[in-house]
Amino acid sequence: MAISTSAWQTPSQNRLLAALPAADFARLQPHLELVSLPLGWAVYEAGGTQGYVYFPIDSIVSLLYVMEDGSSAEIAVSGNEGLVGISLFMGGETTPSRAVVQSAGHGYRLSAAVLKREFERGGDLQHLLLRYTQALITQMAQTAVCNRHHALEQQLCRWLLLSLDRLPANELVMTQELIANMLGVRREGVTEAAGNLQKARLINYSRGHITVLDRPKLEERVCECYAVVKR
Amino acid sequence: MAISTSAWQTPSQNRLLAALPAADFARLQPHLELVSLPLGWAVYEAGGTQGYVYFPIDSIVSLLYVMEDGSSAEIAVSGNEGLVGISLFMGGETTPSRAVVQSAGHGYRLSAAVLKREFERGGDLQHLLLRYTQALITQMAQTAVCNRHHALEQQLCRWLLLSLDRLPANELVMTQELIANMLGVRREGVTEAAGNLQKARLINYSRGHITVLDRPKLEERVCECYAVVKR
DNA sequence: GGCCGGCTGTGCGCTAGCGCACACAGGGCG
DNA sequence: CGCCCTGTGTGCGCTAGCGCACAGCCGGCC
Repeated sequence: MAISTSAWQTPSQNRLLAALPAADFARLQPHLELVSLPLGWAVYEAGGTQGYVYFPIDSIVSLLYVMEDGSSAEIAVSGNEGLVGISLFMGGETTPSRAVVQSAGHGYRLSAAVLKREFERGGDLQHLLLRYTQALITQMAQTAVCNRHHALEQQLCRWLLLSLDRLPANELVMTQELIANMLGVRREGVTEAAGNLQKARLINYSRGHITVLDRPKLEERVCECYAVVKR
Repeated sequence: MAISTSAWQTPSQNRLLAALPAADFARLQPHLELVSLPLGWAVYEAGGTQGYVYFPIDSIVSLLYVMEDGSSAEIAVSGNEGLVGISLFMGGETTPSRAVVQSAGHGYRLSAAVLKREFERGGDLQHLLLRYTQALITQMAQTAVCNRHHALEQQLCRWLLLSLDRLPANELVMTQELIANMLGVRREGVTEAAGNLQKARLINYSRGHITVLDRPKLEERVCECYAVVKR
């Protein structure tokens, strides 16, 4: 999975890494490995142990919660603003959720041991990680309430916008089936909601490729949850 | 709000405090103040700053998320197994959620400054708090998925059991209206679900007082979410 | 003791979303 | 070129939960 570094991908494309003081970053850098994160790859499974944390740079990773009967729901998303694998420094050996690459791209990985060691030093790295965790918690809470109270179409808008924020382009590769999994709803429901958005010329949908045509209008339809998470 | 200490209430009734090594606890103890937590009191409001964290001993505190239109949902619960106010050491100055006393009782409070200072030392206190936070995250995720996929009656069972676990008795004081707020559903929905449980002789409901009659049967009806959170 | 206010039960009609089944379409691959 | 497989559109009937309205009912307070 590890690939050679190249000029156009640097750790500083991850905003969490970029926010580190130079000294902290310098200690980390020798251990950062650029890896490719292919679509659909499970960064980690529920209940499994993790050897690495991942700092996405141009990819998106979904934290999914899968139930016994197979039904699932996304509880949070990470992109280049954060990292995947918080449970490593939070102290639980395992996580109850699953992390799946939602949009292919790259990221830097760091071995669990190094991260733990640095985290234990306290200081800025620790503060940043904790602050990010706090943001993740907010996102989860918002998702929970959104699930409960908002219509599918609004949730779809939120989801599209959140994904878009983490990508350079205004196109994303994602089937309706998968979106349905993320949102924890029926695929047909997504078809219908997406159909409405398409009729209204807000998006264009074609066999797994979504292009956002009119982002401002999309933002009009979204629920408050989006703004809060974005904050 | 501060009241005098008495023989039958000690900090060790909070399991988080009890789990601290003697030395850590000794440093904290002079700053712990026993306070009474009256039903319905908002420990903190969304967006507000907190001067204290609270370690419940015989009370329950709900973390609620309230939306612009007033609709709300409980995202997690704390009892004597944890503390209220994690955002204090997580680094966000404010929290997006609201914390409300769901079952009256007592707790120990600790000033923000002291907690932060101790947290920064690293060590066992920090580890414990982070581990608890991780557990809270799990709880939130489970709640989110449960909201999405499970029937109201199952959620009610889960909620009752989670509350019961945190109380000494098998009775709780809580109107259906409030439960509806917590679960983010209609009050009538709760009336109906509770009515079913009452017909089946699992609980007894009377004007804000719920008595659990048959806990094993209740556990049969609950969804998997309960077991996972309890873990 | 009687009034009043908060809590609970019930009964509508309504809608979003579910589960299922199937029709269609595009595109890759033999 | 045609087949097949994956992704998308659509059309049912069904149910849980919503919103609203109103009827009892207990318990406290004047």
